[in-house]
Amino acid sequence: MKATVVPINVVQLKSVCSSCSLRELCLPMGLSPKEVERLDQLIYARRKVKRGEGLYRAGDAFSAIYAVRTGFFKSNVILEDGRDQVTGFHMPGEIIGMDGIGTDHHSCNAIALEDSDVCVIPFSRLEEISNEVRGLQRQFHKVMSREIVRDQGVMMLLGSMRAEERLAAFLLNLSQRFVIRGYSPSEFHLRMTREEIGSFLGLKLETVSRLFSKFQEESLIGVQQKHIRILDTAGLKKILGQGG
Amino acid sequence: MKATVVPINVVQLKSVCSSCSLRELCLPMGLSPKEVERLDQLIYARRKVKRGEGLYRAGDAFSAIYAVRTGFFKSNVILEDGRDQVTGFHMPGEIIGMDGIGTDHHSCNAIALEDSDVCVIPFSRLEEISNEVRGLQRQFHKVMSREIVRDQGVMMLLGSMRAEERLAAFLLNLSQRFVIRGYSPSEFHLRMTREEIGSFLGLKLETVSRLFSKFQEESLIGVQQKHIRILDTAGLKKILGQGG
DNA sequence: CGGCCCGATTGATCCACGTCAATGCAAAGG
DNA sequence: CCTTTGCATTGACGTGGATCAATCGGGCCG
Repeated sequence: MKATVVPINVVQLKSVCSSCSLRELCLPMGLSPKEVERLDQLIYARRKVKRGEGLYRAGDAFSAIYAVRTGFFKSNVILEDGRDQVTGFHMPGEIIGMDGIGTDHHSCNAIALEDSDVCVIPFSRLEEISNEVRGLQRQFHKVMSREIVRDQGVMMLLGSMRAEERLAAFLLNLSQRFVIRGYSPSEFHLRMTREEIGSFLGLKLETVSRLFSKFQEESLIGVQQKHIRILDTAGLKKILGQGG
Repeated sequence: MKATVVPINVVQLKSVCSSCSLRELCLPMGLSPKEVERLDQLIYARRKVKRGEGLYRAGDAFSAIYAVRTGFFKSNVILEDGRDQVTGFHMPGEIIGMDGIGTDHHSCNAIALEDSDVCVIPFSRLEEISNEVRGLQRQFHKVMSREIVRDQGVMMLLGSMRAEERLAAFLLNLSQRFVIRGYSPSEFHLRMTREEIGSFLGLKLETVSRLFSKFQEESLIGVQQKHIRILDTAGLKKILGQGG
């Protein structure tokens, strides 16, 4: 037990949950230091995914869920006739892949929108360890439940909001998620295309583009390609709740 | 330990999972008889909900999930401005209330569309027992995951299908769920109004009504108020995948 | 540095669905 | 029995967002 620390160990140390900068957003959220140590035993594999590649695809056998460490993902479902629905965008600290638990096969694709890096969480080991670590069990259930609630929000958006409201809600949601991660809430880079935003929001890419221009004219935001500045949060919030 | 069985006990016996006719659709799905016996210890309370009443409301403290025994529920979310989005319809054997786990408060309303009856599943006891009964833990995770996958399907529907396709998908989905429960797949009674169908599908009630009439003219279905007969399943399936 | 290519923008037109409004119809209750 | 009440149906008309099409612009590679 000598305190010999070679560089490679430092790297390994930095990659466990207990020393991960995302631990308060991710699966370990709210766990005691002891509990997080148990998680460290579970999560040892990383996986890099290059921009445009899939972390998993619909139909793949399910074996693990994933925590996004760095990068950005979209998930989507593709129908036989080629129609493609983006069902979510995922940033560091978020857990993806839970769609596979029910049938042992993934039901959607998870595709990296930039070079990314995930922690692989082998699912059967997660179930084992969560039997011993009550906090972990509870936390995992919360993560799944929040995904269900998020989906309800998207249904609300798609089912009863006008195009303007959808985009405003989308921007405010991104902004909020960025600020939690320590990035600017008012200035960020969109990783997805107009078409992907449109697919997620149930709109065509031209409509998305026109709305960005409109919001810019109204000085609600500044847009330059994928670079967004939010100039008037209150104004965007006011758009929500106008219409239906 | 005398084998004295008084009527009241018979009633109690019939209401545990191990003798419930829904056990192969519900939480006990796939569990061994021994495992189901453990579930029996967990689920003892029933609750009746009259038509129009809420089982729970958005904001209510979360303490249990529920298995629908008899009747029919909708769940919905209501925005401050009064807009109301129906997020699902629930029939016997389905589990509801999982939206509350993440925040300890329910995020949507669950409202009975006819006089109904649910099994109350105290959530912290479910977590305890699922530590001992591995099959139960796994099954509960599957139930949550399937809810996530169902929600993805609704997003697909709302985000990229035309009105006709949405209604066809809705009818086919109901039909499928009825047949699993031993009812006719081709003839059933809608428990919800045109407005509720419209809210779920992201359409106005007039559009729903017109589409019912159109499908009837095309001999795909027979409609008489809330009574539906499906005359041409293949025809309805063909409507799916036309459009976008 | 110059050309290419993919995505974004913008305009003109169309149409699916929403809106507004009248009428129908069945179940409930006096 | 007739009235009431709450859906459901149907029609006429309006519009938000889709579609089709042209142009623009930035990043990348030779």
